[in-house]
Amino acid sequence: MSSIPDTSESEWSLMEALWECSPQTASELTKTLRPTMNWAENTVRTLLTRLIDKGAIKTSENSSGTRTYLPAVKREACVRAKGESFLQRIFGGAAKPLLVHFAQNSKLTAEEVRELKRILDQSLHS
Amino acid sequence: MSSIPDTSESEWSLMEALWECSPQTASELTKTLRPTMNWAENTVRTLLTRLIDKGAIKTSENSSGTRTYLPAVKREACVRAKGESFLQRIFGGAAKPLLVHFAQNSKLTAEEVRELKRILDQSLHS
DNA sequence: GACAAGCCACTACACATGTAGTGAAACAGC
DNA sequence: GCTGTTTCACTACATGTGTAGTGGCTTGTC
Repeated sequence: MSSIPDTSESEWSLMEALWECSPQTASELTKTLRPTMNWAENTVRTLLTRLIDKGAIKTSENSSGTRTYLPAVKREACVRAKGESFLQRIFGGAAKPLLVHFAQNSKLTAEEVRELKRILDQSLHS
Repeated sequence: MSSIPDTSESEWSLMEALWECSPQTASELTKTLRPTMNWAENTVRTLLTRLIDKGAIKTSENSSGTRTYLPAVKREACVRAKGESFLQRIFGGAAKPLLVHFAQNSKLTAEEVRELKRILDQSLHS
């Protein structure tokens, strides 16, 4: 029952890059992230090592001997974990106030509102 | 334009206690939090000092010379900041996917769904 | 086969956070 | 007025995070 590893903010950026496209090598990831993070390659390597220690990613040697990295946990599961943690910390675990908060603090289009109402209805029947 | 200070998890617990009831002295807070956190009083004092440095709370001497603490920022503003940060980090700033996520991952009562739909409608007219 | 270039494991170091301990100052009782 | 209790400022110290630097091993090239 692989519990979801807790990732820091920088680590999350790496995870996003890997969920977006994997496997990637360390230098590929460095290039992928350069526009947003501008990290030195060693920074990327350090974060990769930490993510491996946490069990968030795995590696495999590719044919040429260099290592590639790929997620060990699904993005959806991690998002759920982060969401659950946020829900607990800030809203004491109560989903409705959270939903009210974001509904009120976001400018939604009429189309989005329609779809959200549909999803709310569905949530009652599942 | 007081920007909202960034508070750690432990610090947030203290803030909650103060939003709930303030002003409180350090030893009152220690007692208030004992059931949930079981911190030594010095731990509470350290966190209070850090919160003051961050501008999240203020103090005032009460008549007897001991100090009392109270929030310097409104809970609602802090919740908004935390929410905004979460929204950016995990959902790339898109409110609809966030709302979809929590709508689907929470068990809501029919009553709650009704109210949420009402709020969604209102959000279009404000 | 020595050298440059890439890959990697280790190490480094500052700041944040969780969680206190120590020791001085002030006051309360006897 | 000495002593125990409360309050506080300072200091401490481990772990996590952000952000690299160093130096060894491998491999492709003259």
